[in-house]
Amino acid sequence: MEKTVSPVIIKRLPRYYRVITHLDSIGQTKVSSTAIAQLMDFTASQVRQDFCSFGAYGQQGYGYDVQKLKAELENIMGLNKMHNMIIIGAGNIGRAIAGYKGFGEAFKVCAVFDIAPEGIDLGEVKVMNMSQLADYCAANKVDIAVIATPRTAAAQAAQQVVNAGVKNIWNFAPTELDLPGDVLVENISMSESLYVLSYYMNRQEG
Amino acid sequence: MEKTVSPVIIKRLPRYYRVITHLDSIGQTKVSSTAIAQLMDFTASQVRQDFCSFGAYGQQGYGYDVQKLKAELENIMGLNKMHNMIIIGAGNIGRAIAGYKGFGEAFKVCAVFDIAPEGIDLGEVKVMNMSQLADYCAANKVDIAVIATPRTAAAQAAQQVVNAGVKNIWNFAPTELDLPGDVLVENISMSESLYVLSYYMNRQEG
DNA sequence: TAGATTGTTAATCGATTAACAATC
DNA sequence: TAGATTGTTAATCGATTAACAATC
Repeated sequence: MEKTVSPVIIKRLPRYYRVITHLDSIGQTKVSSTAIAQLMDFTASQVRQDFCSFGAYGQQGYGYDVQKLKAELENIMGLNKMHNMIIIGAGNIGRAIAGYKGFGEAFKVCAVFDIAPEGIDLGEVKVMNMSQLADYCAANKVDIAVIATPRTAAAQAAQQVVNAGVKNIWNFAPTELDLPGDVLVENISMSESLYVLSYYMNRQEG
Repeated sequence: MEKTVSPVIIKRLPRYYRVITHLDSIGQTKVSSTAIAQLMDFTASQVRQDFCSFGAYGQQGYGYDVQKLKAELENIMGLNKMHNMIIIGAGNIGRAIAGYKGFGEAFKVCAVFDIAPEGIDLGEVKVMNMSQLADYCAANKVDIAVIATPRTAAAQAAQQVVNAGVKNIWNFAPTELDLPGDVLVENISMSESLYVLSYYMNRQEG
């Protein structure tokens, strides 16, 4: 029924959400597309187009109700549902994600897996051996697996996770994962981001 | 002299580089735009357009020389120059970046700063108090400052870093930094990436 | 009601793809 | 030379912006 929304719009949703959450936190109750646009360096047109592609939450002559818009964005992105996450790899990055507080209420790190979990203590979060992965996933609802292994181990880790029945992967390893079409993969590449910065630094000088 | 290249092309450069580096590592010496396109899910046309926007490194009738292309990409992104980095914030994320091995030879973490550095040992990398930041930057060449503080401390940290003369910022804090126009900022937002994944998960079910 | 601001269509702009002449 | 494949122009497609009627 719903038409597919372009990926470029989807990538903007978290930024809208951040702005709206901020407005809500300072007690603002209404906001216009023009005001949102100013805060985000967009045009007001684009803001209205974007919201319209999901079915328009504003009121002509008034603007957008901040709380309603916030709730709608949460609903669109599924931030009103709990997502159980497991992390594969208890190295620096795995630990950083396990300890990160900024994801909000909708995401919970339930367990971390490593090939050598002995002696690693992450406080509240249990650290288990990779050999226990399948059993754990069978016994617990796992919505998202985070790949936080070294590059060389990522493909195999992803395969194990998929075999264990997890359908959504958040990949921090700098490699393209080749997985079945029904598995969702979202990549986050630190190197790519750094290289983009490096490009612009270099451009300035040249 | 050089015309500005669109940001969407710049974002693709690190991915080209990854593919070319891989081809080089397996000993391949030439590659066609068609082959690159296949590896990256692009069209051959786009590959040629992208390279052409920097000034075309191929040879008609032959293709692209892998080593030459790799060298050109390194040159474009500045990966053949050493970049000294400092990290602000010695929490989980700061430590993860300090310990990350995947950036390549062109980037070196020289120091980490924190408001409470006592007792934090990051091996080779020195951890210093924020009060030493200005002096350190005056005495050492610092190319990039990484903001790895909590969200609430990010704006101030960025300001201090800019005051100390650093012109390039890699920001891991989930907040927009408002800085002078001559400061380059590259944001990397974990939450935004996670929320995009969450959106698509949610879409499937609905 | 009058003013404001959305929702949405139409116009513009930019990015991607197709095509093919140039040339190795 | 003949075949292959680029470099680059032209055509298409999609995303952004402008405009304005609808309406709160």
